[in-house]
Amino acid sequence: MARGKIQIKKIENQTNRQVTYSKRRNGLFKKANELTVLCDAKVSIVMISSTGKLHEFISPSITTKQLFDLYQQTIGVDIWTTHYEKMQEQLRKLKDVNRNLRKEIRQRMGESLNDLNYEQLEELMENVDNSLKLIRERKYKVIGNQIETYKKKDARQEDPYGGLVEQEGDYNSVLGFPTGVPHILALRLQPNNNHHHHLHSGGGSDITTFALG
Amino acid sequence: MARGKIQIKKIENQTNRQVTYSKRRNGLFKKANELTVLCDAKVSIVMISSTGKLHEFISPSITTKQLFDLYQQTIGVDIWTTHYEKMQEQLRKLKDVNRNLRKEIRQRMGESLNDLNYEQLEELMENVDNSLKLIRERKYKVIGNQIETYKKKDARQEDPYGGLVEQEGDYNSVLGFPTGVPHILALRLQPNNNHHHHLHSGGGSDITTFALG
DNA sequence: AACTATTTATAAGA
DNA sequence: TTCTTATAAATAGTT
Repeated sequence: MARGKIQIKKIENQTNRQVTYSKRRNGLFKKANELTVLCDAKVSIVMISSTGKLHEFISPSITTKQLFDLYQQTIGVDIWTTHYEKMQEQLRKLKDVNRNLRKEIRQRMGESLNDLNYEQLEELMENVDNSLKLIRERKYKVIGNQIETYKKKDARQEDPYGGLVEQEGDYNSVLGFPTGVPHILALRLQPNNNHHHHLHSGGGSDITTFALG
Repeated sequence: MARGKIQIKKIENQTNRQVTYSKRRNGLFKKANELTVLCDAKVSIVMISSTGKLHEFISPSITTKQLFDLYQQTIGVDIWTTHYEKMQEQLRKLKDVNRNLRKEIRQRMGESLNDLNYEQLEELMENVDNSLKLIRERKYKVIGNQIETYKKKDARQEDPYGGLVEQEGDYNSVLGFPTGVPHILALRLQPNNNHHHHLHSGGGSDITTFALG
């Protein structure tokens, strides 16, 4: 637009292209800002250069996320909200299920029995009684095996809880048991091995530059 | 920029503002398109006018969603991704807890005892035995009350399970017990009194909802 | 980064 | 709205 008209087609010279990108980007952002002020509008510009750098302009009165939300609200394009809400629903359901499971356990432990009528109590009792027999059987079998083992090698019984007890705190906090957390719960724990960490970026300008990973 | 310089400040005359918005929007989009072609860049512009109308420009080589995804990938870590991943972590934990609770129940029922050694089995046995006593006590108390009730009014015992059994199928699917689901499980269900029907996401999920009392 | 000859955008009027 | 046009602004090529 000066010193000669140009054709609107890709600038093949890499350096030239970079320079033009920089100049015109500034021009575009300036125009966007003027539009914002003059017309009381909200504008978001996101651009990615051919070298992969990301630049953005956003009107001072709004955040990019807010404008994205508005965008999908208006256009109806599903960007992330649906997925997000599905996850929330899933979380809610899992919490419900866990609550029921905890109640089940409490009742099997002889707590929270107020909701059960006589027949239900009788059935629960029979069930628990039967369970007790199964566990006793198993115990006898294990003690039998253990005796065999003692005969074979020098048996050591240092930590029968397999180091799992140390995570009891975590588990209980997740469970949110009010009081008297039964010791037995600690036995079921699986160790948590995978941890994730993420980068954080800062910034406060209306126009920002980020490099793409 | 013609027929007189203007101050960059909000145009108070509504009509004038609209006209300027329209003109400058076209100008901005034209510039954006030129930038796209000349510099091989990807550009997204989303604008909302003071009257609430939304307009967008997007480079031909990309969709708005794709560019938004790129944006959040690069910048939105703080805005969105962190929260999202926290939820995923939370979901994972809840599923773990869920699994542990189910195992707890199965062990209390005399199943899946292979992981327990003698001492653990003994502790479990004592615990279940103690629970059994508590349940028996409660049962006696309830039958006592029931007899009292019989004396007062004509007692009817139509459905001792309070209509709860019919939900067994749902509950079992939640628990995901492999075989021989004990009848007792159905007893823990509370009838769904509050008809706040939540949206249900499609089937196939390993999670099912039921309302708690 | 500056400069500047030109092109382009556009404010105001029709 | 759209067209016109005088003028402000943007910018391509150069330094």
